[in-house]
Amino acid sequence: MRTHICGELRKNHEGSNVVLCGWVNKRRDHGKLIFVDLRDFSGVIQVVFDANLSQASYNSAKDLRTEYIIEIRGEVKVRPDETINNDLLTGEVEISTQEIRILSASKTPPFMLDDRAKVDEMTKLKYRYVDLRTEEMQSNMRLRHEVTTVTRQYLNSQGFIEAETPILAKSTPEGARDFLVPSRLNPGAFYALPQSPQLFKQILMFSGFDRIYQIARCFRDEDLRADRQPEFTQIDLEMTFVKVEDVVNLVEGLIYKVFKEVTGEEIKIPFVRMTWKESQETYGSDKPDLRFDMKLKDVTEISRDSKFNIFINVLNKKGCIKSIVIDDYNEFTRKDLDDLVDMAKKYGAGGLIWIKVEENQVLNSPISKFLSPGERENLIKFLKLKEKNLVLIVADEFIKTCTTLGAIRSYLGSRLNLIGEEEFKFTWIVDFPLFEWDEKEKRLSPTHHPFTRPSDETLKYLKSDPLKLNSLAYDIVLNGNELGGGSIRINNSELQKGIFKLLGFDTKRMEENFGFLLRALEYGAPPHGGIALGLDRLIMLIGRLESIREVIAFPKTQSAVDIMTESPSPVTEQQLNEVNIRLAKFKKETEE
RNA sequence: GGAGCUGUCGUCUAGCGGUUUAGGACACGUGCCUGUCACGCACGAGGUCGCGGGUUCGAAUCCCGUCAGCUCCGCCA
Repeated sequence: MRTHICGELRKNHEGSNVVLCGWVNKRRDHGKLIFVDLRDFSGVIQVVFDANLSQASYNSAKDLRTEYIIEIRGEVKVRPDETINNDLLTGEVEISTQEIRILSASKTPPFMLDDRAKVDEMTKLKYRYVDLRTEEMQSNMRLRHEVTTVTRQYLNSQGFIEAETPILAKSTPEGARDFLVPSRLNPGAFYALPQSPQLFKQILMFSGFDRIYQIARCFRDEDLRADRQPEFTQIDLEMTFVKVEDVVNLVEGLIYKVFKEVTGEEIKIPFVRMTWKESQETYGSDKPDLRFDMKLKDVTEISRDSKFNIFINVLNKKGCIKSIVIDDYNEFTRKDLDDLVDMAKKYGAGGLIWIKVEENQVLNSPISKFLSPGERENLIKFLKLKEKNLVLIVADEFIKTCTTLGAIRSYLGSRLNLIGEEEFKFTWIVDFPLFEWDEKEKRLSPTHHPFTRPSDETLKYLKSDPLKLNSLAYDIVLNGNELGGGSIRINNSELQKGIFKLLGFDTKRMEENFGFLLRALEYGAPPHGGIALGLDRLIMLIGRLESIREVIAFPKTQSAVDIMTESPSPVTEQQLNEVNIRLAKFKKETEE
């Protein structure tokens, strides 16, 4: 249909007769002369309709409106010097139009494409086809394509093959809530959409495919966040005969390549690496934002002799006391401090203590009267306190103290503008505990997943003290975001059974849920490991965007609704019958 | 399951108990305009202030409920 695309035309096309197709970005009517900015995926070019040149096309141009789709035939002309538009890549030329055809009319769009940033999220999602025309979304989608392209190129070059695995998969316990799909041919039975292709990847390793990857769509029926959608995409890969080091190196190579090719930036590799324990101790998080410092300082030891009840209780329970120091307490009103205390409670800690360092090293705090002179001196010396400093202290059990202060640290990071927005700070977190204690369910739960191999050094605690087991798992963290995680997997049936047992599976349930895996492990399973990277998050971070909705063509709202298609939606009685489902009366209906 | 923020012409917003007949900007419609590119000028149309209830002489404005969007906690092997 067309001979050129809008964005490509330059001075050297002068005199060419071209046919262009695109959207009317803007029409400027000057009476006998009409300018139209014609837009396609490649850019914008000015098209001129001159009544003296072609009365017919000029007349048609009168009817043009924003977002009409047209085809024009005309000649590329170099613009007179004084009318060159330097804001436009095609600004040195314009098309003198001889013929025009309206290919598709358009209603007035629900919002103007050039002020997308201000438009309400709901409006944009309802008219996503309009939103996707904006420069921002066009560029986000292109960015996404570039990242996946480089990923494929890189992994292909490293001996990987791309393999697909079922979307209609088996529901497995553990982990996120499954999306279920009823089976018509097997009444009463359900498939589950995969939370990740994890077990299929592993079994492909058992099958002798040395390295496989997949740009994998994953489904988890959990609540949404700015960086969490019910369906999302992972760069999911698995390799045989590897150690942690091998996977880490490979991923560093991949990330390096992606940044180099996509943004031109040379990311520093290898990435910083720290253990899970270290990360909790110093940043109060398993996904620390290393773009700013503000480390957590442990004051448990110097508080040993404290007379302060809360401290005494925590110390008796083998908890810990940690602090962060802020330069200037004048940044915080009394209300701000109260809010910080509330925040600490929200994150599960008993509370938060603040101490202001006033003139002559006088410590002003709600707990001043409980602090002995010795304690004060210790704090000042140990935390190297200076006048105007503000100390925040949390005392509770280890993990609560860490995560609470960690959350406050990351809040302060943005609140006090400590974050260098331009930076990309990667880190690996390693040596995760294999299990966590689930207080609600009163049982062990896997920190990573139940197929993760315990480290050789801690394997001896398997029977005696499973909470002491460390895993061969690793997370990759970028600017405080969990970008991905992986592990070396168990390749031994007995060990796998042992882990399931610790997780509370009896033989029967083990067989029902994971029989296929245990059997597969008995027919020769090589050592293997892999990782999954959150593709949407990676692209969001590269694009410096606030939400993964910005890098997904058709995302869902926080209540998991696609506003454009109005999905999910009810289905007919017949459809339900065919899959042997009868709806229970749900709350909303019964209340009416 | 919970907390917070938001909801006013198509869009972005002003108004936060009484000269409000709800104002503006952009968009939109009509007309004029031969060098604009955030075109300009003139005129015009467009809103049951998310929805329901209450308080009040009087509610966009205050209160309660509800719905929706967003952010967060829980949840996310």
